[in-house]
Amino acid sequence: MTTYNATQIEKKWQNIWEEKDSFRSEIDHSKTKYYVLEMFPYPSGNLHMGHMRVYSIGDVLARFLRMRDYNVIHPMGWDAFGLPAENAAIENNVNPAHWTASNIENIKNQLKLLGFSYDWHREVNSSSPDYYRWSQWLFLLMYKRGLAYKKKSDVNWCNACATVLANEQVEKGLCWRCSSVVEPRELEQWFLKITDYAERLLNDLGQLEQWPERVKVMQQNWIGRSEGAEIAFQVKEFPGEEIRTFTTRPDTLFGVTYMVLAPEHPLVKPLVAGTEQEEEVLDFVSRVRQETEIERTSEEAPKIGLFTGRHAVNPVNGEEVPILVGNYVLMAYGTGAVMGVPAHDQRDFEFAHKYNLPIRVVIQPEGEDCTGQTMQEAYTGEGCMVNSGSFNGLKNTDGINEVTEHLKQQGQGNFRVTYRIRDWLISRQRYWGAPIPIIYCEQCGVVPVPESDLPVELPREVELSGDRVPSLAHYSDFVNVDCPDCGGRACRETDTMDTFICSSWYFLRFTSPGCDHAPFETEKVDYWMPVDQYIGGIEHAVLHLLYARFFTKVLYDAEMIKVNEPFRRLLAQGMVYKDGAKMSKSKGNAVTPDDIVKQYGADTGRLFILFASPPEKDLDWNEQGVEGCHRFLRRVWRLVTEGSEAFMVGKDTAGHGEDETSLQRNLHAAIKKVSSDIEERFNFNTAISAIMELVNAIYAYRQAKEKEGCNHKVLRETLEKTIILLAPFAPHLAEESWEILGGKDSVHSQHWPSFDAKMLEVDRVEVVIQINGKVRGRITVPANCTEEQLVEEARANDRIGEMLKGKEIVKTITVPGKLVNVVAR
RNA sequence: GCGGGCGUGGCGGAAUUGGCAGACGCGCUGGACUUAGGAUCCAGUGGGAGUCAUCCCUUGGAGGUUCAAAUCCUCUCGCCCGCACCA
Repeated sequence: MTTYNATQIEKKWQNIWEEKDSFRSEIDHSKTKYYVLEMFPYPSGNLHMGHMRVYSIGDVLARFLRMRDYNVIHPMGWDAFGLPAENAAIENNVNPAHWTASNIENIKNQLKLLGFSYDWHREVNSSSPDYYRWSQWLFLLMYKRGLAYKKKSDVNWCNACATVLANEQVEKGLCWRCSSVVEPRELEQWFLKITDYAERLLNDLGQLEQWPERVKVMQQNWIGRSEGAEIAFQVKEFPGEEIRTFTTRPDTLFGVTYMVLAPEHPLVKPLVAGTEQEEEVLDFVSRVRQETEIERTSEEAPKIGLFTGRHAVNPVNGEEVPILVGNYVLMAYGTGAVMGVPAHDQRDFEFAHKYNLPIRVVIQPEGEDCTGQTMQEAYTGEGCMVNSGSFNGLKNTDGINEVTEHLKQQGQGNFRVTYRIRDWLISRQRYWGAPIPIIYCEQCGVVPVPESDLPVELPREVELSGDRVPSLAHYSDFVNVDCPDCGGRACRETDTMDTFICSSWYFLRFTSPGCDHAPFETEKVDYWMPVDQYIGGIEHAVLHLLYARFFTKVLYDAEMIKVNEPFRRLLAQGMVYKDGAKMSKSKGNAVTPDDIVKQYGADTGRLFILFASPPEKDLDWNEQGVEGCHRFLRRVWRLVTEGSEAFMVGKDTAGHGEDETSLQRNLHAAIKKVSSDIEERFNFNTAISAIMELVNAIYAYRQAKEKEGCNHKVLRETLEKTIILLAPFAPHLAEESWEILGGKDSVHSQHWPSFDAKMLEVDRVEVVIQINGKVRGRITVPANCTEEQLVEEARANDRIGEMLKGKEIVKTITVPGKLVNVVAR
C-alpha cells in the first residue's frame, strides 16, 4: 500500500482536467441548464480563506450538478479595476495594468491549485478594453434612456482616495475601502437614476423567494420607502413663494407650530435677505455645510435651529408659524423642509422645548386629555382628531387620507411616496477605471461618444513620479479631441466609472465572453440566464447586489434580456475567523490557501472548510479540525488501496448475509442524505458527516468479516459509490481512487447514484416505549407491525408491564416505526 | 428607536414534519499493535446519583400549550448584524 500523497495526486489530475478541457460548457438544449456563479474576485495579490470558502462552496455545487446531468456553466473572471492597483503602482513603480495582470496570473494559479472546475474559456477581465468597451456602451444606453445625467451637488469626498463615493459606499460616514472620514464637497458629477427603479427594486424583492431574509431586509431598509403627503406652505412675507414639505403624518397638520428648512435649502438665502437675522443665519449655514457626515449626524450633535425672520402660512387654517433653519434637516431627503408638530413627534417635541415653541395637541388618545403643558413626551399613537377644524372627531388613521385629499382638492398638496435611496454617483476622479464615454464640445455641449468609437481607451503609459497616479485630466492627448458632431474643439470627460458598474453586468458577459458586436449575444444570454445559484459575501448586500439588480432591470426594459432579476437563488456565506477574530494578514492570524495546499493538499482544505460549519454561518478555523479531515481522507485512501489489492488477489469467500444487507442499507441511506443535503439544504457539513458514517460502516464491515472474509462484490460496489459521493468535495482523491478501482472515464462524468428505497427497508425496527412521554424501554418489532400489535407488544414487555402495574391506562399513542407512548395514571 | 438573526456537551456542530437530544468531527480516557508513536485500529466519553441490564437532571432563564417541546406560544436575559435626527 502506498501512502496518500496529496500533492502528487492533485497535480496529476489538475493537468488531466486541463488537457481534456473537462469543464467546458456549451449550449445544449437537450439538458437543463444550471448557472453556478460565485462573486468574481478583485485580484489583490493573493487568495485568502474567504475566497477559498466561496469557491469551494460553488465548486461542490457545480460538480454535483454536472453529475446530476445538468448542463452546468461555472465561469470565473476578474473584477480588475480599482484603487489598490494605483496605490501599488506608486509603491512599486509599476504600471497598474501590469500589476493587475501579474496578480491575475498569480491568483489564477492559486485557484487551479485548489482544483476548482471553472470553464476558463469564459474568463473575463473587467479592465481589458474588450470588456470595458461594453461597460461604456451600457453607460451610453443609460444615457439614451435618460438614466445617466450630470448634476452639481454636495457629494461624498474621500480625501485619502482622492475621489468621490456613492452613498452605498459610505459606511457610518467613513469610506468603505479605507475608512477615512468622508467630507461633503460640491462638484458636478455623473449619476445613474437608480431612484427611477426604487419601487421595482423594492417590490421585486418579493419574487426572490430563495434569497436570505436578511439580505432582502437590508435592501428594503436601504431603499427606505415611506408614504405620506407633500404639503405647500405659502411664505407670508413673499406672497406666491411656497415651501413644500414632506410628512408621513398629514393628520397632524393642524398641530404645526413652526417650520424648519435644511441649511442647503435654496430658499434660505432669499428668505433671510434683508432681515436682522441674515448674517447669523448665513454664518450658521456655511458652518453646518462644512461639517462631515459624522459630525453632523453624531448622537451628541445638538439640534440647532435659527429663526429666519419669516413666516409660513398653514394651508388648512391660515395660521402663521415661524420659519427656522435647522442642522438636523437633510436636503437630500423628502423636500428638505420639515413641518414641526411637537405634540406628535418626539424630535419636534424636544426641539420645541429647547426653543420655547408652542405645543398643540391635535390627536387625542382615547380616554385621555392631553395638553401641551402636561405632556411629558410626544404622543405618536392613534387617536381622535381635535383642534382640527372640520376634521374634529375623525379617527386620525382616517385623517391621513382625508386631510391629504382635502389639500389635493385645494391645490395645496398631494399624496407622495419618498425614498431614502439616492441616485448612484458613478464618477471617480481616478485613472484605473473605465473612462466615462462623454465629450464636451464648446459648440455642441455634452456629446456622447459614438458607439463606433468605443472603447475610449485609457492612456497606456502612466506617469508614476508623484505620490499618486494622475487622473486622466493629466494626459492632454487623451483630453483633447474633435467633437464627433461638429468636428470642432472639444475635450473628453476625464473621470472614470465606479468599478461597481463593471460588476453589475459581468454575469451576462460570461454567457458570451468573446462577443465583439454587443455586450452579449441574445441567444446565449437567453439560454444561460438567470444565474441559478449565486454565492458571495454579505458585505455586498446593498452594494453589488442592488446595482446588479438595477442593471438587469434596465436591460430588461431595453428588451436586451428576458429576465428582470439576475440571481434566482442567493447564498451569503459567512466569514472565516481564527481564534475569535476575523482572519487577516494585519492581525497575524491568517492561514492562506497556499499553506494548506502545501501541508495537507487542496482536498483536505476544501473538505474542512465545508465540514466545519454550514455555509451561511461564520467559520472558526481550527488546525486540529483540518487534521481530522486529513485523517478521514487517509482512511478513505486506505480502503481504496487495500481494497483494490484484495479485489485483485483475494478470493470472494463470503456469501450475502445480514452484514452485507446492512452495509448496503448504509450505502443507500448515505446516498439519500448526501443528495438532499447538497441539493435542497446546502448543508455540506452534514453531507460530509454522512459520508464519514458510511466510511465508518465499511471499516466496521471489514472488521466483522476479518476471519471469514468480505463479500467482494458488495464491498466493491459500496466503495465505488462512496468515492462518487465524495467526488464533489475531494475531487482529486476521488479521481485517483476511481482510477485505482478500475473505474471507467472520470469519476466526475459518472451519474450521481440514486438510492433504492427498497434497500432502506428493514424487516425489524426498534421502537421506543414511553410511559407518560418518558422513554422506559425499547422493543424490536416487524417493520410492518400494525398499531394494535405494537401496543400489544409494548404492554407485553416485562419491564413495561411491571411499571404499569396498578395504573390505569388512559390512552396510547403510536407513531409507526418510531414509538409507543402509554399514558397512564 | 425600527427591522433581521442567534443562544444545544470541554470545542465546531447534528436533530429536515412537534416523536429516542447530543449524529459527524475535534479534544479527552482506556486498550491493542509496536523498538517507538504525535501513525493505525478497537472501546468509552453531556452532568449527577447508584444497589452499575437503574434512576434523576439537561437545549440561555421563567411560565404555558401538548400524550410528547431544542422545535409551537407568552414573558425575560444575553450576543451578533442592518438601518437610524428619514420628517
